[in-house]
Amino acid sequence: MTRILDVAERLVQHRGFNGFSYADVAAELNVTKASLHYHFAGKAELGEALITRYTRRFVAALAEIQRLDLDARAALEAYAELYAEVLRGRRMCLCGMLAAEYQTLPKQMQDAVIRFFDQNEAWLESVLEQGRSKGTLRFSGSAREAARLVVSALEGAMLTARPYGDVDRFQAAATVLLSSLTDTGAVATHS
Amino acid sequence: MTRILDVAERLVQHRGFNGFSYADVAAELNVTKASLHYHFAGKAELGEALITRYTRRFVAALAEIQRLDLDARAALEAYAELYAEVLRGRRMCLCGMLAAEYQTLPKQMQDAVIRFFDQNEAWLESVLEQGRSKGTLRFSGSAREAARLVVSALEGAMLTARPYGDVDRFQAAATVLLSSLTDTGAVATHS
DNA sequence: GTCTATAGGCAGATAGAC
DNA sequence: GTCTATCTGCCTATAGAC
Repeated sequence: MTRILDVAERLVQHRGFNGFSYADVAAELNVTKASLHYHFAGKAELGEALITRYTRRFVAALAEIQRLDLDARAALEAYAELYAEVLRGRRMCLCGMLAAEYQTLPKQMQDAVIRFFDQNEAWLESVLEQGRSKGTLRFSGSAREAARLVVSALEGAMLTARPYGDVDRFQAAATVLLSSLTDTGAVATHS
Repeated sequence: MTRILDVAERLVQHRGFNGFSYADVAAELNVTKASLHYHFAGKAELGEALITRYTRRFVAALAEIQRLDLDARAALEAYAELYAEVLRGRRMCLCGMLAAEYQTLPKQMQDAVIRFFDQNEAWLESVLEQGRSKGTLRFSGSAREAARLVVSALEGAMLTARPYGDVDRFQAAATVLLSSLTDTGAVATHS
């Protein structure tokens, strides 16, 4: 059960939901396709289970960052590091991948993808709002809009780094992003 | 020929390269699959032609922006508007979509995707470098790294806006991004 | 729980007539 | 250039034995 999810998760993050099959999973586990159907009635159920588990783990990681009570800048760095770890495993974010394929997904998977992004956004909004009120962060617009930029930039940085097989591309984009939200601009402004 | 590319392009931007078939294109054009094979030997050739045409058009749009001789901020706004137009057509950037599916693409398509991003990056690097030297833009790191952030953020903003079917989500992220590259910070810093 | 066997459908692709 | 006809292979899924 867990091994099925592990293999399927890796395949989806690597090749996309429309780019893998029950046969791929079965071959890796040395079982037959039929036995997979015992655990997950269809591909839609398997896909939904993948998103649910992935989201649960991700939210737990966010709670752990919160527990450390870091300042906003460090919390955002830790958040970006979650993405970097995925990318180091040569994987795309599961829900970033599924966002690309969104229009072809069964309804229950679509809804689960939305929930993933909603929870990311809510967590980031809180971090950003606190950072701004304490003066450690600076951005225009609402914290919610800034949160959407952070998710967008990190998901996009993973997306565009993968063709190059270059984690440094991700790191560079993440660093410039965090600097742009952190720098006060006081030094450079009047030069 | 052009109509084949038009239909296939829309399908790929909507459903992904692994989410459409010759049968889909044929049905829309009221022809048979066999006649499509006359124009494009296989799916790989069709896909490569799609990327080539898309990149040519995109590069032409970049040249047009350059021709207008805008300041860096306005040039970046025009650049973001290219993405917004695609999104308004309920489409993902062709090459952003293909970046997600990159690992499953035939070699010639992979190479063409890389070329698209390389050209985007080079153009942005030039705009950003000029903007910084003239004092209208502000960012940390190299212009190349900042260019990668801009591509990442806009591609990611398209990616994450599509599940919500909400162009405003893209616009908000783009606005915060451009502000973060533009604001001098002088006003907010000392308050 | 896992197997064999099989169904029914769609994929990409080709041969050859018109 | 477009057609009909067909091929081979893979897909998701199910029935029923063990």
